[in-house]
Amino acid sequence: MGTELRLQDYLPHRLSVASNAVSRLIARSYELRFGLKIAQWRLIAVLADEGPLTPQALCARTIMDKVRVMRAAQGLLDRGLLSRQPNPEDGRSHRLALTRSGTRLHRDIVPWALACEARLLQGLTRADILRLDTLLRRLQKRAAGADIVK
Amino acid sequence: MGTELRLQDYLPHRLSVASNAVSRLIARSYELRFGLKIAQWRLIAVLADEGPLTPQALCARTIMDKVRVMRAAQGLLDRGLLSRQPNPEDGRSHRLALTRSGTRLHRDIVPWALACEARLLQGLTRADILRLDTLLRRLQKRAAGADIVK
DNA sequence: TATTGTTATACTCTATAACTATA
DNA sequence: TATAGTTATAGAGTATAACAATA
Repeated sequence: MGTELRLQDYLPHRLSVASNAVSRLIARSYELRFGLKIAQWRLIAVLADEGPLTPQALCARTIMDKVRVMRAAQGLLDRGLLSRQPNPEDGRSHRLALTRSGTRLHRDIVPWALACEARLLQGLTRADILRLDTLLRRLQKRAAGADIVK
Repeated sequence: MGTELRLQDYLPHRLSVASNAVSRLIARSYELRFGLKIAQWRLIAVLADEGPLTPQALCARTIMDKVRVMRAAQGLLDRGLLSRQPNPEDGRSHRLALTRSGTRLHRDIVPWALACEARLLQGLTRADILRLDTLLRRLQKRAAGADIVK
């Protein structure tokens, strides 16, 4: 029976601590340089990549719930970075789209975001990075899998 | 100039999403089975491993700030899982220690916590797990390194 | 004056539920 | 009735500041 457990070696703790350190760094930088919250950046990144989407689709793409997507979108709408487009197929819904200034902002952010990621990953081999990505996806999938532990 | 960026391939996002999925699963389980918050579990784990510590030492060990440690400790004190010991060396300070029931609770949690971790890591090789741990530590260190990106 | 513990405050993230308007 | 969007509320995590007691 392994009854030893050191917190600093416990994976859920490691993951949380690492994620928090990275998120904090990123969040501060986004705030300072672009006046954006991470949730807002997520919307911009997805919309720039995929074009106009409904709030619901944005929830799925960004892995955020409706409330958080709404709040993030509202801030961007207020700043004129997003606009609403009516959805002819369903009167209940609409699509959110980047405005010109939203697109411009996205273009400003991307190089910086990539450089930021590169610095975090500096010193790692291509193989390491791929492995990390794979392992994180796997953890996410298993955790989202639900009733692993009850 | 790489101007492509897919959110789902962006490391800070991957890390955040994976961490959140794991944390949510763990948090629910701790709550259901032991009535503990993650922050409280961290205190218990560290105190069981290292013996009585000051709140300040607990901040360092758990990577949580004073406020969070205080809130977590208060809940455990209220439930009689922790007790305060005066610190003869410094009248300003005191040490927090597990009570008998705190120690008992810890003994109940550990096997479950290890099983939980094992299920999350199921299917991964020993080498994968070590690699993941190393990579997470590295990310944490680089992110905590501070002014990587301003 | 600096530090330890403590309390207060606030904002973000996360979660839930309820409400509206369409379907 | 069901769904999409919206609003309200609340708990937990995170951060900052201020205060009291002690060093």
